[in-house]
Amino acid sequence: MSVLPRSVACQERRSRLCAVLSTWHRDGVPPTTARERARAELTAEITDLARAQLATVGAAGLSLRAVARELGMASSAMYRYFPSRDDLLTRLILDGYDALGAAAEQADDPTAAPRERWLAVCRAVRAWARAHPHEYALLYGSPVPGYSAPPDTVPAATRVGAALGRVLGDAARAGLLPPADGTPTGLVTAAVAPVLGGDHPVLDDRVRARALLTWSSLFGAVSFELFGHFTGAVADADAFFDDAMRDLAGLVGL
Amino acid sequence: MSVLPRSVACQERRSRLCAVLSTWHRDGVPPTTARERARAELTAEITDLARAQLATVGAAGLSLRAVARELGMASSAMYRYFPSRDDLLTRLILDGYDALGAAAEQADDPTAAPRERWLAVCRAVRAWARAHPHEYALLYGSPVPGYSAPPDTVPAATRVGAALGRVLGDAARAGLLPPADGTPTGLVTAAVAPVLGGDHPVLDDRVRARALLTWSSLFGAVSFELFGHFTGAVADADAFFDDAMRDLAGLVGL
DNA sequence: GGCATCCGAGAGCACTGCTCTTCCGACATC
DNA sequence: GATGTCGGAAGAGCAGTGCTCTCGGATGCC
Repeated sequence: MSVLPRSVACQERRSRLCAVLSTWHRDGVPPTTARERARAELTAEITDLARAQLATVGAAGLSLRAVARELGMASSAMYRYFPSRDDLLTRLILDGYDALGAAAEQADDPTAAPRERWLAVCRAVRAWARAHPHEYALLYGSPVPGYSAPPDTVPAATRVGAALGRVLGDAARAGLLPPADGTPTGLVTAAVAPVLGGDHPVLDDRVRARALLTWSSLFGAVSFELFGHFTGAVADADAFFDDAMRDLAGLVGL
Repeated sequence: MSVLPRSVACQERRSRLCAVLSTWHRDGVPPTTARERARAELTAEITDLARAQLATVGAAGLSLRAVARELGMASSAMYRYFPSRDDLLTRLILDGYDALGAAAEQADDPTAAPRERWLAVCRAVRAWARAHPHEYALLYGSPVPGYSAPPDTVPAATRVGAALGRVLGDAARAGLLPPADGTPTGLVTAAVAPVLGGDHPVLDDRVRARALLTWSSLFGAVSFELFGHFTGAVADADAFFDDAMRDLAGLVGL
């Protein structure tokens, strides 16, 4: 029952891809080869379908065979595009960080008051998390396989932190932050300075450490809400979150 | 190759259990029947082995068949004790909450100063998490299957929060907390009052909301450290954590 | 001793990730 | 234009999973 439709689907896919290939080839403007573009298209199709499946069954239930089935191709063919299931997940993680980071950045209005900007970014993170709970869990829940935090996710993962840092830095440069003694504490690395508001005498180690704390606290609060640790304790989730984020803003001096 | 040893192991298990049964029966003090106690013993053996496996391969890799194999029994026999793999995990979750809660409670010295008590509890949580990363991930990471937060885990899950709340309540009763206006905000439910320090005029809705925030922030910080979100940003993890927890203590007025 | 009960084994189903071999068809070369 | 190369897909297959069902035997209770 499953052999025939699969072959048919395969044929269709084949001819369609070939058509695409010829078209592109006839156009004569391939910055990359036609084959590569076809490959990229199928890769995108796979990730899109995988993301859809992720949204319904979660990371643990994401099945390479199921995507292949829904795509009308053999499961073995998937391995031409993703060496393993974990690589597919890594791709989804990267996309997730990017989407979340974009949401946070888009919510930031540089002309608004720092405290409002801070709150807006936090709200955007929470909203995105509630809209994509499984993706959020993939990003900030337990590391999935035998876990292997891929190092290339770091830049994408820091976008939210950078958005918060930008608010902090702008506030510092506007003279809206309380004075700091500036003595180095050695708690944070030098690498965080650029993403955490840049250089400014008011942004000393203490402030940066607190910024890191509030950053993790934001996700702590979102995770607790999403994973059900707040159920029965918080009455008005929206108001509680706003209140909490304002408290955190106060912690860094905003 | 696998049939013979399994049968042998089964025989051994059988006779050993029977011996236990007769012994208990001869003692004549079975509050529960002898069979039930044997059953309880095997159940404990299963959970112990499962916990050991969880510690090595993580929740995602925990395999009922592997536990059965290591125990020398057929995988199908496991289902006499746990209806499903998720039930086994639920059991481990419960045990994990209990262990973590016990660690937090044990670290609390009621005679010490509130700020020190607070810090001690937080440190205990972090230490337990670092010592049992996979169990911690099971508790505070992504809800595992299609997720199904079992409601009977709630009392066990609140033990850490209750420990922090006790510190807060004792400080309030000792007059060590700043005054509060006491106007209800409606952010938190009435159910949290008992576990968050009890009743005291100084413990108003605002303080309780902040207590919930710091509670989630504690786990946010621990999760970020454990799941690698702090790598490259925090230089001295121990000192950073202590500093962060003191900041959080300040947030609730300690 | 007989009976009911429980418990474990084994086979089997449907599913998973992943590998290997085979084969087809588009592309580039002669 | 025929030819060979090579990427890509299929299919079979392996080892493993959770879970169900049936069956036989040992056990505890009357």
